Amino acid sequence: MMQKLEQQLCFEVYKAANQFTKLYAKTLQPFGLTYPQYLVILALGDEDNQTTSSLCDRLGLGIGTLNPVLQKLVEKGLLKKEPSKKDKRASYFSLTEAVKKLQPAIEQAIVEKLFCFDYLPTEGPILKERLQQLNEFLEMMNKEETV
Amino acid sequence: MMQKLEQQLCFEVYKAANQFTKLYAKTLQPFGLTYPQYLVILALGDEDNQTTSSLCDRLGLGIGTLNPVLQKLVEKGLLKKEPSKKDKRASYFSLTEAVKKLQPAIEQAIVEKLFCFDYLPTEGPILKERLQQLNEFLEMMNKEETV
DNA sequence: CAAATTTATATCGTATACGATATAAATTGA
DNA sequence: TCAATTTATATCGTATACGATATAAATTTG
Repeated sequence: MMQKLEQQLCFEVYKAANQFTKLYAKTLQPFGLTYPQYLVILALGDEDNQTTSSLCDRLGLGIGTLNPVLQKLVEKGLLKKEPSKKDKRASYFSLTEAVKKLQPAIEQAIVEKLFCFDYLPTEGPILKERLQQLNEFLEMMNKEETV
Repeated sequence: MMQKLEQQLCFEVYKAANQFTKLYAKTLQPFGLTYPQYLVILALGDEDNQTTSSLCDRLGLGIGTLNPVLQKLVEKGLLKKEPSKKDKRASYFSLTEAVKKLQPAIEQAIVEKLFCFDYLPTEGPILKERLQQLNEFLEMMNKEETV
């Protein structure tokens, strides 16, 4: 027998991801940002001046996905792209002053929209830890095939 | 201060969804199916003969997303589309014999790939319940704006 | 050191995913 | 009843997301 849809973990993850993207899209829209674009900014906020491949690793995305996102952010003047001097193939991305000025307002919008309710601050951390374990498992599974 | 990327629940959900999609893509590829296409088949497995809007509700997707998926499944001969007699606007979708014959093999492939390890059978159900709660919260948040 | 391999980025084709808009059919209401 | 609204589906434009392929630069190897 086929497993029922409701019984499947992957389906709950799938729905949650779509819902989160929608919610963030609404919140970030006044800033002209999408959720993946915002993730890039967060990643560079943690550690500025990263290469494309470093950002791919960090966000768990392929270069075919991330490259257009990075290009768009550069066009918008939110990222600066500089060729590496040591490695002529590589480029480094860093946050511009424009986006640094924007960050507090973005954070406030997200806190107001998402974290003003009890649910996420209470349940979020527990769920997050379990999802981290799940992600370790899934990453392992996705690498498995290469062997 | 901007929240660190690792601290964010939404980011873990985002990564998990991408990883799951990749894993299912590999598993379903021999059957010529993508993950969303498989979800449609699962939804109709639970209850056959549903309208487009019913499937949209069930999968949490908009019609702009689901319509092309349904069209492709019909083209492949896996779904049958029939106009409703009572409502000239509506269409009903049901599984063809072709896909019903395929289902056991699909299920076996997924079990072999994903559920042969301890992790998902053990941790899956706990995580799933918490994600269901999260999804209720997120759906509420996404509806909120209409008010 | 030169050939073979690997690495870093770029591009392409396919498939979602979303919101906005369009259209026809059904329903509601004055 | 018949205009106004709602509902069901369809289509369009934008933005991911993936794997495959391409290319140039760096690294490894024989």
